[in-house]
Amino acid sequence: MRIPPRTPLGSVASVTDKPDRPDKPRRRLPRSVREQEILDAALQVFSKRGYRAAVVDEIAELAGISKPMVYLYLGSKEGLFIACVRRESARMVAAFREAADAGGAPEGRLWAGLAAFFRHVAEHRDSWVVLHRQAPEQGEAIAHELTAARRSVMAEVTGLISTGIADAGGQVRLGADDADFVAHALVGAADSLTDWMERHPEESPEATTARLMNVMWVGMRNVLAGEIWVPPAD
Amino acid sequence: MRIPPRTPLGSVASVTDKPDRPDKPRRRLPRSVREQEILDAALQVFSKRGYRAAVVDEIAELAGISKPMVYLYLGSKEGLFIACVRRESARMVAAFREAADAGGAPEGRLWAGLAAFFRHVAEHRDSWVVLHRQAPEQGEAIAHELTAARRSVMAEVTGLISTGIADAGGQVRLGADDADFVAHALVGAADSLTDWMERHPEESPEATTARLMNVMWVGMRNVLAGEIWVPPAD
Amino acid sequence: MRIPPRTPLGSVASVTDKPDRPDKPRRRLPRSVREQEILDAALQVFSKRGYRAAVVDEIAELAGISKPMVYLYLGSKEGLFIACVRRESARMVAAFREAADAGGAPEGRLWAGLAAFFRHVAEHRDSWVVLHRQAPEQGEAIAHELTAARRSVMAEVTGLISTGIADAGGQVRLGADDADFVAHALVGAADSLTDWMERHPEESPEATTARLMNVMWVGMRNVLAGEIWVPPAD
Amino acid sequence: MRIPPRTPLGSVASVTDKPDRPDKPRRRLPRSVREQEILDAALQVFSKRGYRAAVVDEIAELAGISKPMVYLYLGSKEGLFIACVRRESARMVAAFREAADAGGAPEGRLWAGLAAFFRHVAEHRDSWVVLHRQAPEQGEAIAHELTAARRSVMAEVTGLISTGIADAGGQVRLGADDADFVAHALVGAADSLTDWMERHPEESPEATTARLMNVMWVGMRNVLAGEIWVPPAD
DNA sequence: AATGAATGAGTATTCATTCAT
DNA sequence: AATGAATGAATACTCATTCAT
Repeated sequence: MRIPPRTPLGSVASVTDKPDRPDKPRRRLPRSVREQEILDAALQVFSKRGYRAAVVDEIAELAGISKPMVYLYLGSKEGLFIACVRRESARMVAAFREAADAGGAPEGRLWAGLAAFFRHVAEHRDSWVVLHRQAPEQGEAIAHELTAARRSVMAEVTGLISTGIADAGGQVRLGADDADFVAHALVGAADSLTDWMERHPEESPEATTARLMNVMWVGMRNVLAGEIWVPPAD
Repeated sequence: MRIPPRTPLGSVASVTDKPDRPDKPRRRLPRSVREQEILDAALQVFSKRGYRAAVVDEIAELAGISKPMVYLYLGSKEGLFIACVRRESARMVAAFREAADAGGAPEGRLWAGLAAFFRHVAEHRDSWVVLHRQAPEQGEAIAHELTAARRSVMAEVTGLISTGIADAGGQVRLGADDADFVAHALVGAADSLTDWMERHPEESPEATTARLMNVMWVGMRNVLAGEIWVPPAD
Repeated sequence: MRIPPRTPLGSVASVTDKPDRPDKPRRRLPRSVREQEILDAALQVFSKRGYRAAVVDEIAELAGISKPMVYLYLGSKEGLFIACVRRESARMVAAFREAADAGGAPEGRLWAGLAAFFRHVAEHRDSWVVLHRQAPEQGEAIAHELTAARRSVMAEVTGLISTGIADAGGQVRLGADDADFVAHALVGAADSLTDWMERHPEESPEATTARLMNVMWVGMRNVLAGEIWVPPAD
Repeated sequence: MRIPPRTPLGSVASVTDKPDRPDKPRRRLPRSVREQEILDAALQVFSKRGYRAAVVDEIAELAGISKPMVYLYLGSKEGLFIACVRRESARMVAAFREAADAGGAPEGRLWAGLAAFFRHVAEHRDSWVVLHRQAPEQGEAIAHELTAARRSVMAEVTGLISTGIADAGGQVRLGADDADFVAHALVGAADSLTDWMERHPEESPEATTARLMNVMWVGMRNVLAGEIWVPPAD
């Protein structure tokens, strides 16, 4: 009579005490809405863990539904990821292009596009992480999709650079290849600077853009103007 | 253009060192050698698949040993990855610093360092991929190690930028914060350009470096000289 | 004389409940039921092999399900073992206490409790073996759980001994410490006698209890009455 | 130059830093001595972890030798365990018998034997744990060996009880079966009391023995004298 | 007599995916 | 439309045991 029984006398209750059937009634939502909710959840999880480490259970739970629903709607983990990538890629390009199109002159377009990029990433970090921070080779289809997504961002930038270069004129002739090079440099710099921004929340996306323009665009302009840097004679 | 695994001495394996030894009698190596071979194999696999998707069996097989040896020597998959990261990080920093130290004037140091970087990445793509293309949050220890490795590369670059800026003088004063910003931009650009280089094998690391210097360093120099870019009035 | 697994209701499975259902279509049971079946299987395997040597596959197979179900419901081998220990401990204490409470006078309570113990062990040998025949130090959590389980049995016995002693009165005063000592002796004796019983199936649990009472309780009574044994002068 | 290099410039040392060959020179010992040292180590480890959870590496390390030596001398983990059991069993029986033989009259022999038992267990807890606290069924040979060891202890006790009973005479006739029963009770009680002793270090082995004699032997004596306890009429 | 190097055969645990309702 | 129940197929990690020196 010293130690109280762990379970009522004589009964032997389930040790884990999970009910057979939880009483939380599920919402009925139209397919299109559900699908977006699932993608929202997936985005978070894929962004946090990466494709491989992401677990479908977690996505389903975060979306507030059961796992079979995820499979019913998106087919497979891979399908889920690809859908995610497509949506986020489209969003990103849309944001970029929209801003650029409102930017006026070529230089203004580049500025507006980059600013939009930094704004978008600041607001949708997950999006950027899912698109650009995945480990390589997670399967044919995924690699293909990621390549496409990244290429589409790169294409936007390359386009702006090209027109910017053409507009700036200058003595030096730069070709498509150079634009591609600069676009790579610019996108890479921007990618890396998203990390910098995280540690400098006081810096607005516009301020960051201005800094970057000063470093890279001023260089471009002067190179076009003939100020070519050559390595020191060894 | 796969790079053969490096020997423990850090040099690229000589061409005479063909892996055509008969299948089994390669056993019985001293610990220090085996260990490096395992790290060589791990580097390849982690680089190809990413941490999560990498399978220890594959690493063991590639190293030509059985799985238990991997665990005996490196403790765990995580330990293996961390050891990999440490070794590659040290190699990368060493290559970078060694080159910079031989570079003479500040501007020359920056040039030499960057050139060394591109050379190193061209020769050791796996190394760079393992250090900079992992999905986020694969566990506390790994995240910590990767952060440290990346920081150490960034620190090298920041150092060169700082002295470069100080040396260039000019009307505009730039602080430590600016050097950090530029370092981020530079490292990001360089990262992205490793992809560009893969598609432009005709371009030597030095040529790539020159291009990058023209885009970014010329910009820096002119900004220091007072040519500040400001966003167009909205 | 293997005992068939018990149903979740705690009673011994009725004889009509033959396991001759066809092999596979037994699936789709509610969680609470499956859980108990898993514990039934685990009890058998842990009892037969001990914690370490028990293999989860075997438990799953015996329970007629796949391994992931075991992990889904009980979390881990350790969790499985602990759940087992808790259930069996509760059952054992319940059996003991129920019987004692029906035993009338203190001496009768002790008798009834011990008889219930031997009855319970005879019917549920696995239960006793899992609780009392595990190798030491199989991990913090397990050691803790086993200690708790064993303590709870010991506490029951100590309680009965104490009231029995108090009731018997006598010239010699015995304290709580003495009750504890006797309880240890009694439980140990009973434990050991479960082996004896296995080799003497003709002896009913009640007969065994009577024998034990004669050896131990008669001694107690006479000690209380002043018949103290002292070691021979050396 | 901000972050000190993790390894000397340019070198890429082993990450685990375990030397290929430790410089601790091993002692040369004659086989018989080595064997005992190994058994000492094995005893500790088996006692601490149980047969299954014990790891041969740990035993070898504790014995200060390499694993192959263990196998060279004892053949296998099972052989090691069995050798352990045999040695400890023999020691225990020897201690018991020696003491009993010096005990004089039958009652004195029982007393002396039990006292020796408690003394032995107090001093050699590992021994007792290895012999009596192993999980069941760790393989045919082991089960057989443990049974033999336990039987040999039991036999000693049964012998003393028998002569004690015969000596005490009395009205009631007790047979070999009764002695066996009492021996089981006594050994079980003693086993359990080894735990009690651990928590009562102030109690000497002799004092513990006296307590036990009072509980059990006084009972025996009175039963022999005709004071038979019968269960209360239900 | 003694050991560092090496492995075959497990074993716990996880996870994407499907089924029955 | 939605879910609880269920699993095949990995995958990290361990350990008793042996080989070559």
